[in-house]
Amino acid sequence: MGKAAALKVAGGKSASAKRRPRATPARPALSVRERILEVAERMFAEHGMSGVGLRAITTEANVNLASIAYHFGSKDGLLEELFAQRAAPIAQERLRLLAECKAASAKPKLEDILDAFLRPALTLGVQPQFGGPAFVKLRARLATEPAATTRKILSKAFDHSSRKFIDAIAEVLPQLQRADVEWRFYFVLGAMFYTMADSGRIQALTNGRIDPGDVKRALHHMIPFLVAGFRSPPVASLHP
Amino acid sequence: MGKAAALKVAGGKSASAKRRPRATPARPALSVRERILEVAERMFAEHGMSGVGLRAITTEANVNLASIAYHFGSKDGLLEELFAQRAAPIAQERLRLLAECKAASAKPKLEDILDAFLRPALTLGVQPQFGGPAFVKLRARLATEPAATTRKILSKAFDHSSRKFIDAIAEVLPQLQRADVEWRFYFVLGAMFYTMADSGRIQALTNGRIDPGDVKRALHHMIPFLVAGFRSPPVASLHP
DNA sequence: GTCTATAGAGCGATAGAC
DNA sequence: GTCTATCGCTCTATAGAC
Repeated sequence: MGKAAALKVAGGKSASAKRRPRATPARPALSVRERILEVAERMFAEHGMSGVGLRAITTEANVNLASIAYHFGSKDGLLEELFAQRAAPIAQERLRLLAECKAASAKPKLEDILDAFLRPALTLGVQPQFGGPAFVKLRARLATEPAATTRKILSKAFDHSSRKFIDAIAEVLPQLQRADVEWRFYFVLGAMFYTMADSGRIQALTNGRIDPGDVKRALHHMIPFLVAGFRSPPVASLHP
Repeated sequence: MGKAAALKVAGGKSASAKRRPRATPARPALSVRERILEVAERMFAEHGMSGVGLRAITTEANVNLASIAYHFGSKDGLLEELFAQRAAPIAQERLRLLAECKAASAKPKLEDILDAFLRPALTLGVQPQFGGPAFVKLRARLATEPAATTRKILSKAFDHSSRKFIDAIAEVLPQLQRADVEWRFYFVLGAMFYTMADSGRIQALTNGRIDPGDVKRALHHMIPFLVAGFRSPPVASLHP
């Protein structure tokens, strides 16, 4: 369990060992490492961390069972690596868009701030050809896990940027107390994660009319809803 | 390590072998069945369905491994039983409160409708002395699981009452198209489940100032937020 | 109804040949 | 770097004694 997490992080023979993608840029002949990451992402998302074994992953990825230990040290190491690779771009893009908001106006619009927060989370995983959308779902799954290890991974990946967003929202809504902003931000997270989880509940309730997997439409409805919530009058504080 | 942890703790020989509860009504000497349900609820909530084995449950409950098969048939049977027992009262209480709203006024207030929906989910599990709060968390965990079996269980337990609430909300917000109501109801579910999951994220982000486990305060903030979201202008429909 | 014992498979991790 | 083989353990489910 506690063993070394990273034995050898950057595989890659030498820098330029095979450079012949030709006319098929879609399948660049994934390395063992990449194949494992891609399959693990999809399977962790679908079945949860404890719902899928290393055997299932390696079989599906057509690699040897031992290669996970070799490349990632352990199952937890694999998850950490996966997160390290996927989460950073999301947090970065969020902060980049937030900076753009602030550059455009001294007092940015709340909808733009929320868009900057939500869009990268819901769309950034989707562009890679395969395995991408799975990360969205995986995050949502981990978001409801009480396990301390996953909490730490999430904290490390997203705390910094999320705090910046709370600050930014508090700045454009000076009439709200900090606690009000924080509670309301919490509801943003709830709507976001539930959309990301794509649990099938709302399809069941609406005979398939609502599809949270339709990201464009989801944001289109979500942002005005949340903005209105944020703009509602401050809630009188409840004495304990 | 592997040896039997519990050889014989709760015998229970014949039906009335020891009837002296005296001044401790809190522990009514649970049956094997009840002990299993109580422990399983807590452990499923904490570690997820696939994160906890029958051995862990039976050891913790001080019952024999085989007794789960005897009483519930299988692990899934145990989950179903657990849900059958806990979910029905929640759905019932929701509908009772909704009926109360409608009885009080021809056009009930939206906040009362949302309160009727949210309060039973967040509070009803809490009153039993032990194991109660765990069901709240368990529901939240299952809500993000893609497994077909858990989806079916959730559907069976909650679809009917949830549809009634969508109808009721649509009735008091006639300016909204059905799809708008449905999307917004979806965000209600998100905020609710995330609060129920008590994932620790918001504590991490706010240095512990916000505690979603404080149900009274959670509803106090959640309902005005959601009401404002629902009351925001209809969203222009997006053509596909 | 409660127990022991076990089947039969899968688990994560690792040693060591190549 | 990739493989086979395996260790030691856990998994769910069941057969059958009491």
